[in-house]
Amino acid sequence: MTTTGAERVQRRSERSRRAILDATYELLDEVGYQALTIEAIAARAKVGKQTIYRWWGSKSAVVLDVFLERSSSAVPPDGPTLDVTLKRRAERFIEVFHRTPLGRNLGVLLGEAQADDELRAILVDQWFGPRRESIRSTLVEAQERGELRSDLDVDTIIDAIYGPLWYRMAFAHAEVDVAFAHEVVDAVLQGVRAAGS
Amino acid sequence: MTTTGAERVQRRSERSRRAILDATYELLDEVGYQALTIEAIAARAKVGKQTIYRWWGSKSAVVLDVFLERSSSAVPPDGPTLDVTLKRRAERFIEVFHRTPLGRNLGVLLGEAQADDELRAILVDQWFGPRRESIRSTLVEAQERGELRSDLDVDTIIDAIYGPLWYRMAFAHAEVDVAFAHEVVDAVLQGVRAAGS
Amino acid sequence: MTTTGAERVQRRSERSRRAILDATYELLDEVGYQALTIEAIAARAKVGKQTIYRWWGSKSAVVLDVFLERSSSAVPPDGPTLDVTLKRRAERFIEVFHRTPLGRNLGVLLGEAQADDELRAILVDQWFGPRRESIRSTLVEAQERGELRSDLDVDTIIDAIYGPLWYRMAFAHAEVDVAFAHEVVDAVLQGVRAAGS
Amino acid sequence: MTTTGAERVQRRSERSRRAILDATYELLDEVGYQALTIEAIAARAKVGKQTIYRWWGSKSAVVLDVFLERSSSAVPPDGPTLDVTLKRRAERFIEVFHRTPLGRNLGVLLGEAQADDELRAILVDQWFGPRRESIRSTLVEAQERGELRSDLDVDTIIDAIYGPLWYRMAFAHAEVDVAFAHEVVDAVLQGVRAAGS
DNA sequence: CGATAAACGAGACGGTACGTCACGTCTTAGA
DNA sequence: TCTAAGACGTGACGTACCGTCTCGTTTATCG
Repeated sequence: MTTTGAERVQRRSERSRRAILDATYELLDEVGYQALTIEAIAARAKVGKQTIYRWWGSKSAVVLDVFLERSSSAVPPDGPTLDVTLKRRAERFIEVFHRTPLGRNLGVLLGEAQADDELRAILVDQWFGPRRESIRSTLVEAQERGELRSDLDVDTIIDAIYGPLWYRMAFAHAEVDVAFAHEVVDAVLQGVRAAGS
Repeated sequence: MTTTGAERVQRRSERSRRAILDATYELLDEVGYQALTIEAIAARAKVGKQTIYRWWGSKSAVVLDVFLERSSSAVPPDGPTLDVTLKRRAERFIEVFHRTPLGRNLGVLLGEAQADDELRAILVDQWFGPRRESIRSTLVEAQERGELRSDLDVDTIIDAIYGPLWYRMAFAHAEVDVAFAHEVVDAVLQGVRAAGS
Repeated sequence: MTTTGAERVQRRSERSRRAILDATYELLDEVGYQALTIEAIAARAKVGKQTIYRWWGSKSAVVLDVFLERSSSAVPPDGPTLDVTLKRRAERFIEVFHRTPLGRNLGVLLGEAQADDELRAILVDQWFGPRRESIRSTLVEAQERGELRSDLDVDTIIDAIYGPLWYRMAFAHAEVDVAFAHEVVDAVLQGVRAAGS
Repeated sequence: MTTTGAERVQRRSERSRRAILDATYELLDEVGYQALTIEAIAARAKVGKQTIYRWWGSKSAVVLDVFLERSSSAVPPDGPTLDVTLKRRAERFIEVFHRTPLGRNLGVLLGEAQADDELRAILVDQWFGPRRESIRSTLVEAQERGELRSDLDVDTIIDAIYGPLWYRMAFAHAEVDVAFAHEVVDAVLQGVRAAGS
């Protein structure tokens, strides 16, 4: 068997990668996305700046990696009925947004992404994508069970729930509560439930 | 003491104010919010940096002023029915977001505002506020005419329409189209229309 | 009388200029030309790097300014005879080269200047030039008094004295002594003295 | 212990040594001593940086090696008389200094050496030393033949010729010409020739 | 004829300094 | 008193090289 390719030697240092991501996470929590600097990350991680630029190239790229790595993709357990499941999901969403270091910076990051196509693509595909997928499959199952009208686009249902939540949080950071989430879920389900259910 | 009233010797220069806001608008269009600098605004406006700091104090404050000044608060004419009116409004919203210099930077600005309470307060109160108010009054009138169920919170209806639109635009900048807006409006109206109408 | 031109406001800060030149002088003494950095000068002088780059543009330019400012152009008093005068001058030259912070870095600076035409031009014109001129006038007077042969180029005489001194110092930094200087002066005078003197 | 001598398994690679010295020579010509970097040498020579550091340890050491290897120690043929011989030597010196890649960087290298004792020692001993020795023996022979005064230090004569040349070249890179060299040689010989010759 | 150990190319690494950019504050002369 | 101009101290940017290091991969004796 012949080895294909020249294969690089002295591969990327896992130690440095970890230190950088950890330092970024800490600083994100301490000072927030906007005040975060590559310089500070490098200093905290005891790493040369070049090492960061070698593998990421920008602040947003590092932060994105932290998001992808640290965000729990764990999902609250399904409830007895569809509405309970969806409410739990929505509650978790609000909770993460308000209480975790990453969540608190998610809005800023998405704002940044409005002017950076690459960033937005990754953020949407890798972060929001999988989370959305998980809810979609729940809804599709419900649809297949006949609980939801079969003529509706599942994606639209998701937007109908999370859109209002996100919108409110963006405008009134502190005030979005569980009650509103429940209200939204109920209203949406009201409209999409199959006739007989 | 003889002179009553203010004896300030030189008042704020209107010429400078205009030049600054105009330069900011142009640069916002040309380079976008993130790449915008006070330095560049001052240079373009042929104004001392101090003059900007004296009256505004930060990049976001100037930009906000431009938003408040330049954003047309004109509203599309009401249609024959409520759904047409709402659809026109939603279309206008999407149009502004995608096609105007200010709209294109609105997402970034709101992102910035996530970490700046003062900025968010002004943005929400002065910019989104009036626009929301206009829609609210339309809805309230409809409610009073008996077209909408009277037990519903009008604000929730607004969020139910604009939330999904905003959410989609944030994630898929280029793809949100008029059809989706119509779909959303229809779906929401479906759920909120009074029984007999 | 009308003022011509727009005349800059907020003129160059003398305080900063002084601090930079002083810091450079100290560091030149402490670490030498090669280890000197703009960063260190700025730090020592409590000055922004930009301020240095604004007015000088390179390490060598700052150092040159220090040379021009700090080098005493004082000349040892003339002796009773030409040879004593010239010997005193040569001794002073050696002394400066070996014992002063500037002198110790003069050789390196001239080396640097071999690859930088602008630097060499200034160094030669402003630093070596005046010193050479002073000796030249001494020699010209002697020539006019009939002490030196009138057919000789005075510049060549200067090179004949300082060339060997410099050459030796460049190669054997520590060993050039007063005796060698005397020897050189004597030998040169031997060859250039007018017949009858 | 049975094996006498070194049992190293792989000796220094001649291929690498050559590539490094050649690359250094080329770069010295192209960008000059100051802009030369180990990194660039390694890249041009297709060699690991470590290989350079293993055998030389610094930029100046490599360059020095190039000097020692590439500098022709060929000497112009002796002329019919001492003054012709010396003039030819001086001309060759000027020629090398102005026209060859190494010569053009010799001044900078000697400048560097003013602050680096080891470098200066090697440069003086290995490069200038042999060249000086060659001239010294010419002069000593002349002295033994009775052409030169026997009371003079031959080294001083050498300094008296090459000092002024070097001095002029350092200050006025482009202007030192053959005529000046002749003038200097003539003047020095004038003063050192034995009475009867 | 392997085995084996040093030298090798590649290039990642922690650093230092570079020269630039923009920040927000200041000083100055003129309107 | 406000303004245009722009110098100032500060701090982060992204890049270039430094000298050290860790990898497989030659390569050339020696057991």
